[in-house]
Amino acid sequence: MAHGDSGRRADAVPRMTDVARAAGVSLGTVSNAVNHPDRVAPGTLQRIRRVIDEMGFVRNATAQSLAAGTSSVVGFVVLNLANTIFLDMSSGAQASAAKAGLSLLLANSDMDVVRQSTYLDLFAEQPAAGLLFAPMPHLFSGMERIRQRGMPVVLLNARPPEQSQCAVVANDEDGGYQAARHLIEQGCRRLAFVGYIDSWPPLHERYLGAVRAVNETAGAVQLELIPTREVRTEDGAAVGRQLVERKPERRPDGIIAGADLVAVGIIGAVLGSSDLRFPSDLAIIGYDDNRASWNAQIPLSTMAQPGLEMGRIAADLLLEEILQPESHVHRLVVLEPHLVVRDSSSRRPV
Amino acid sequence: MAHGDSGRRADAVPRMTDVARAAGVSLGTVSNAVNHPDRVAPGTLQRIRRVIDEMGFVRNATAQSLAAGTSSVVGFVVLNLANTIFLDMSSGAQASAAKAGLSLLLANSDMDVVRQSTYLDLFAEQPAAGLLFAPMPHLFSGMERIRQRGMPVVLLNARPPEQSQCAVVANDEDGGYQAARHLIEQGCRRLAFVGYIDSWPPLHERYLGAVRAVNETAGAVQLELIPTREVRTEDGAAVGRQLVERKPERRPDGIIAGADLVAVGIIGAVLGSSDLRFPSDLAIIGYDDNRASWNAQIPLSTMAQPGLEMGRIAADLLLEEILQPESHVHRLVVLEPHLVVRDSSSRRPV
DNA sequence: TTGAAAGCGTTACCAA
DNA sequence: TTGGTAACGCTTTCAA
Repeated sequence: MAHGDSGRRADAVPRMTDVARAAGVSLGTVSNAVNHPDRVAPGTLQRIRRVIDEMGFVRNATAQSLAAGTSSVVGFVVLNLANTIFLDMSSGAQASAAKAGLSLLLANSDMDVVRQSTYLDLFAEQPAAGLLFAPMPHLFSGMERIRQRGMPVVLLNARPPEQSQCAVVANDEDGGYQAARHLIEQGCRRLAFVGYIDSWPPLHERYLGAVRAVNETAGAVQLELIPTREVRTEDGAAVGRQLVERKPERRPDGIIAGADLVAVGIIGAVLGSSDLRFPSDLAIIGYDDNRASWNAQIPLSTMAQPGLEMGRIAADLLLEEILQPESHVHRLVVLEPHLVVRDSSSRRPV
Repeated sequence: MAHGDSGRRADAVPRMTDVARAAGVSLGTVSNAVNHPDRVAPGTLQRIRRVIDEMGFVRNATAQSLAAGTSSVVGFVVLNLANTIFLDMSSGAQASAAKAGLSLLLANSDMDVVRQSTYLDLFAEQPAAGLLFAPMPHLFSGMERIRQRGMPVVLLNARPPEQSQCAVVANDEDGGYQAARHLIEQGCRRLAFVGYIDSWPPLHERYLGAVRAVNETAGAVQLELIPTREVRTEDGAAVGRQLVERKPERRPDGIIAGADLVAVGIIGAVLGSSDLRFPSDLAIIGYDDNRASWNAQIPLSTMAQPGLEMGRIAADLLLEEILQPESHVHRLVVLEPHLVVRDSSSRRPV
């Protein structure tokens, strides 16, 4: 950044000192005028404010954070904004934060471990008032460093490793159960759960819920697990192609996809390479109610999560921890998902 | 969580001074070890680094920004993350920024003037290295204050009021033209453009492009403008209901929707309350290739914008302005949209 | 009610 | 190569 050329830049940015000089008062008084107007005589206040307007003074938040040791920013390190459930969370959080006069800044880790950890490091350095964190469900590394610095962190969509912090999650086990029950009620007898459950707790929970529903049928219904590498459309497409190859009697008649995009992939592959029909030959239900499942060729049934409310509650918990650290008690809030029936699973006219 | 219990919080956060003392060197040397390792003797460096690790020291970015007058954060105040075109822009921008070692933080104004201006104020106070800004197309107020502070701002999806800054836009006029041409080629003769064009330049441009395409037909094709209040699904639904009421000969046979969601609304309303068929009775094309047009009942043709590239280029322009302010020359980059044909407009088998 | 001055945790300069 | 020290722009005591 070249200096040299005369003052037409940063040099021209007025500081509080400049305001003070122009208003003929001291620095401290200007600071008070800005932060504690009640401590300043009405006349002085008015004069200072006029000068501030005239000079276009804007206080430097960096300096103010450093001096006061506070910040008006809340960060949200978020797994994947392309999944609208997370966008909903951010809307809810932003609404709550705004009420408290705080601004929400989003950091999209986009399912990338490196990016997630980079953003965590950023917020560890850049003191914010607090952090919302929707992590890779099995990877929290880096979060502890932030908490050690005294910065409150609330988890979204992941249970905390210990009970030493707040978290908001959806009941995935129950979601899996509901999804399976629904398919069973539609007449499905050979279910398959498609997804990546190994180190992805939410999906694992959903699978366990499906297992429970199937167990309740005392053998009348079977459940198969079809693992995928991740939960993207391509993973679903691969499964779809594989299903088409199977002999009819070995093919599931009801599929619970771990995520909407997986379902979209399955539907696309099956319709593209067979005469099988949804939902008559094969019923399918996704998970998340992701508005990005735009290219579903059949309106997709799904388990919807209350993203907006999750975000709102998480931000409220965070705010409480920021504002009343002594009286704050850590909580785990579990919200219920709900079934959304569309064409892909409904064998009865809706 | 009670406090009371002895220092295990903010008090415990180690500062450079603490590192210096523990390593038996001076403060300045630690700073050098962190920022200019080459200026420090290998042995000393190693010792300092060990101490840093042991103490879990993380440098305070607030203090560092204040002292150095720089920041490693780039902000992106973005119109509407629910429209995936903007999410694509953010991905492109984040990729470019990361290459330069900067972090991208998103502020979603969500089509709200107040929120947009709040976020602009935030970045005016909170000095960032630079700002990307996808504004309400007619509302830049607040941006000047930031630029006056010497902070570079690159506009996305909006032309700058003067040529005094960089911007990246898509060629909306041409997009409108292409969309109209496509419908005309499909055999449409009575076109309608649906959208909010009054103070929304991009949509106005698209409309003008459609006008140009129609004018080229020397009267063979007509174009009607159907204005809406905004460009949401509901606006489209209202138009759809109104179209159904019209006498067939007064009904358009080809619709250019100003945005995908508007098209989705129209399709839903028309299918829901008439026997009209897409695309045979009514062809329709949207704009943006928004992955959130999930509930389209017919795969939607659209004009896709190169969001990722727009974001990447915008960030590159910003970085250039940040890193080489003297040699930097402001530019307006115009990218071309491209036609994506799907079922909603294609009267020939694809 | 106001002013003066001591920080906040770094960076960057100049001497040593 | 290192140490000492003056900024950076603000907040916050403490006196006046």
